[in-house]
Amino acid sequence: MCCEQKFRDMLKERGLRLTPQRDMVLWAMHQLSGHATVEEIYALVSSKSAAVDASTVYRSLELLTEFGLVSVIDLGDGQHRYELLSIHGEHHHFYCTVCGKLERIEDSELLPALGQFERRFGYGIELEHVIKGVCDVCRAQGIEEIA
Amino acid sequence: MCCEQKFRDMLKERGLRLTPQRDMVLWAMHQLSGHATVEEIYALVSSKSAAVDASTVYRSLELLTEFGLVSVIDLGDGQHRYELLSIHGEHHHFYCTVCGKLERIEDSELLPALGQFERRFGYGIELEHVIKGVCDVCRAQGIEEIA
DNA sequence: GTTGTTGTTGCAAGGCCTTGCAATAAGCGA
DNA sequence: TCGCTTATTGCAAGGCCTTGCAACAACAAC
Repeated sequence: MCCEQKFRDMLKERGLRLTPQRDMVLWAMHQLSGHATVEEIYALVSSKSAAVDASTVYRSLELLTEFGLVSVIDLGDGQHRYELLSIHGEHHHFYCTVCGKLERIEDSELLPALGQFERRFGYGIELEHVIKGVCDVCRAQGIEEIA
Repeated sequence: MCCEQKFRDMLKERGLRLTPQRDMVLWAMHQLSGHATVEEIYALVSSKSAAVDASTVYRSLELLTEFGLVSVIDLGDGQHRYELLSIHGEHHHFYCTVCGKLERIEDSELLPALGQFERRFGYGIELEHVIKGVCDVCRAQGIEEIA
């Protein structure tokens, strides 16, 4: 897979090393496609090699995030979720804070609207990977309730 | 001040109680105008009354946040900052991730652009209290560097 | 003012994540 | 392949915040 090579290259570029532990974290993220918690990643890595420390998993995830290979998702429930970006393409998520629906938004859909916003707002903004709000269904219901 | 009364009313409305501890946290937030960390709030409350527990401060801040009287600011440095909203009016902040500049954005400036974005995006979104991005100065320098 | 109900507090324990450090091992050059 | 440099790991300790629980106290009713 391409992200392994990308990871290797980025490590080398910065004088860092590819260790079996780092490799395993990346492997685990592939297995747990979707949004994996640290707990899940740690459990999977541990099941493959008992001697990997939790702190190493945290450090590896931090590195992967810094490299832009992984994004952190915080739905506000105190559980951080990690998502492998490379196999999913460029995207964001929309999370409805009323019904809890989590929807994938392709960047190709999002960026034109965002560009327009930035031009009017005056700054280049970095949206969170998960954009929170109220979906149209819930909003319609909310309006009915008020009316 | 109006937020004390608002706090009282919201507590009463929900069958909750105004305790000296809660009162002191709100008082401390007034003293520490701007963006106060839990540490600062706890220190100030403690200096006034030694016997207030840290967990109570956390619980009070959670309540104030839930009531919308206080907002949490996370600049990504692992330090949560708390800001009293009522004395500052409706606003957001813009935080430049390159130079660290934190700028206040009045909602009256922000909302028209946001409304336009929402119409095009299709959902009602809730921006974080602090919007992150790159300011025009840093962006201009960045463009120079690339060119 | 007194009493009763029940929301709130302080304490201590626990969870989750980070950090300092000595031992280990990746990866480069010879 | 071997040795060296230094990034990385595992461990243990620590920090920060949350949580369960029994004692306490706010406040409503009388």
